[in-house]
Amino acid sequence: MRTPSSSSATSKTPCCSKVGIKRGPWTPKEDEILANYIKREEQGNWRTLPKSAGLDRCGKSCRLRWMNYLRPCVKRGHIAPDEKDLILRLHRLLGNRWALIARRIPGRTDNEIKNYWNTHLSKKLINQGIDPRTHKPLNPNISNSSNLNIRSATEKEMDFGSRPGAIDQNDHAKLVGCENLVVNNSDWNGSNREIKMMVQQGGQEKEYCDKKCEDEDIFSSFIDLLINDNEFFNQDFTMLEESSEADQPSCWNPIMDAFGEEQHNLTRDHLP
DNA sequence: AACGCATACAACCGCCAAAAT
DNA sequence: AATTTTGGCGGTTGTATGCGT
Repeated sequence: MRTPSSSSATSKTPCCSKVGIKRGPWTPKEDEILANYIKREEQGNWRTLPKSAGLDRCGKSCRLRWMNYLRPCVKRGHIAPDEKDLILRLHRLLGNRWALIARRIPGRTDNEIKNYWNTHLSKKLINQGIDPRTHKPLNPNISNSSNLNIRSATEKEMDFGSRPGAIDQNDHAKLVGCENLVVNNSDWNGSNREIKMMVQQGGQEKEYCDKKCEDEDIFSSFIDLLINDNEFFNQDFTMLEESSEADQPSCWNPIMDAFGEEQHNLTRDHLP
């Protein structure tokens, strides 16, 4: 909704160097031209698309309009209660990774979820005395986990299977904590997804893994496991914002190795 | 009816990683 | 290998709309 004149405050070069290019709200006619062009010619190169399609817009604007509004799979409209619940759970797990959250909610875009969070859910949490960023009580006297490294006491039993990479080649271990679910802010969509889990085995608690998860499917399975577990969400676990390589013992077994071999094991069936 | 404030959301921005050259 | 281009992200903002006075 910005007008060309409203962006003059910035000293940096705008994304579209072409002066006088149209900005602001899209008209139905422009929508029609863009949608028809993409239907006809496929998406192609966003930079050259406007000219080919006959639109006086920059490629970035076209891409945004298509992704957030025109794509046939975009649902839009009222956010259902189950979607709201899912957004809350995912945000607690993933933080402001809107694109990552959106991928797990069919038909919703990152922009829509971000807007919904900022206008509805964030305020709702504040009214409930919960910090929307950390999902912890705003009043520090109530919170018992001011230490970012505090570990949860969840008592989940998971079948890690007897396979290379699984702890001590035993079949069962209790998931007693999960932290570092989000570690590397700069490369979340790249190969630096990292998960640290605490397990209990034979009366002893130990770190099970703290490794990169380079496989999207494996990581997705792990997220599914957590977001579908009400008990897990009802207790106090903490995500770390940062973690340095130096903090990570190199000998930890990558849980992803185990998950990678038997992803089908990652279901609620394996929770008590 | 007119005004001002609050809210919702579409669209913009800069930044950065990946891909292309 | 270095540089440029492109696509995608999260944060932010401007404007339309709703609501209360």
